[in-house]
Amino acid sequence: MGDRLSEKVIPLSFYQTGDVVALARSLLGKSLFTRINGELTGGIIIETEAYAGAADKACHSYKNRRTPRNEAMFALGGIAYVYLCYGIHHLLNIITGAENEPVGILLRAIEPTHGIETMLKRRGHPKLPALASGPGSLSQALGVTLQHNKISLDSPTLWLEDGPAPRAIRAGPRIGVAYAGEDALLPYRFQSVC
DNA sequence: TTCCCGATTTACT
DNA sequence: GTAAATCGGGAAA
Repeated sequence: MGDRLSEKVIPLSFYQTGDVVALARSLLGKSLFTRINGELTGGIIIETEAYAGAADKACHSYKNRRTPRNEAMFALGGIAYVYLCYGIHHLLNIITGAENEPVGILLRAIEPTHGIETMLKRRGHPKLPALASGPGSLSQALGVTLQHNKISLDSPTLWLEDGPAPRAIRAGPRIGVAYAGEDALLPYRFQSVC
């Protein structure tokens, strides 16, 4: 069947107002889907990190630095920002905020719910707990690559659907941003608590 | 053009 | 716990 439940797709307006840290929190419990080559995959978002733009030393757009890579960050909220990290991993971000407000949310982990066989295949059949936990493996499981950079978040290929907020949320410092000095300590990482 | 290094993962010692 | 994989971006020259 058409597994996409259109009435639950999050409208682009959701991403375009409010502050990025609050939005990163509120993405927990919502679902992320891709349909690539007819294969539906998706799961519930359980870990996010906010990247707060010009004032955030950990952010690619710190000091409004604008380059071909991070161009997507400067667009109006509601598109994906995908980039290559360590030459190996594709990292998927949700761009939020107004045009020229370069903020976004790194999706770090989902709890797989749809297309698990496809995700296992893409990942080379890892042990289940590692199927889509970690931003690199999440993108690999969902089939997200650089070609999805700037794609709309309500497209037939990649979209989010509403879902219930988690029972509890844990906040803490972001991962892998030690270079950001004091900004590395900001509690911009959010995880659903089991 | 050169050089350094990264919003990571995985496989080892 | 440590290190290799792997390559484009960004700063410096």
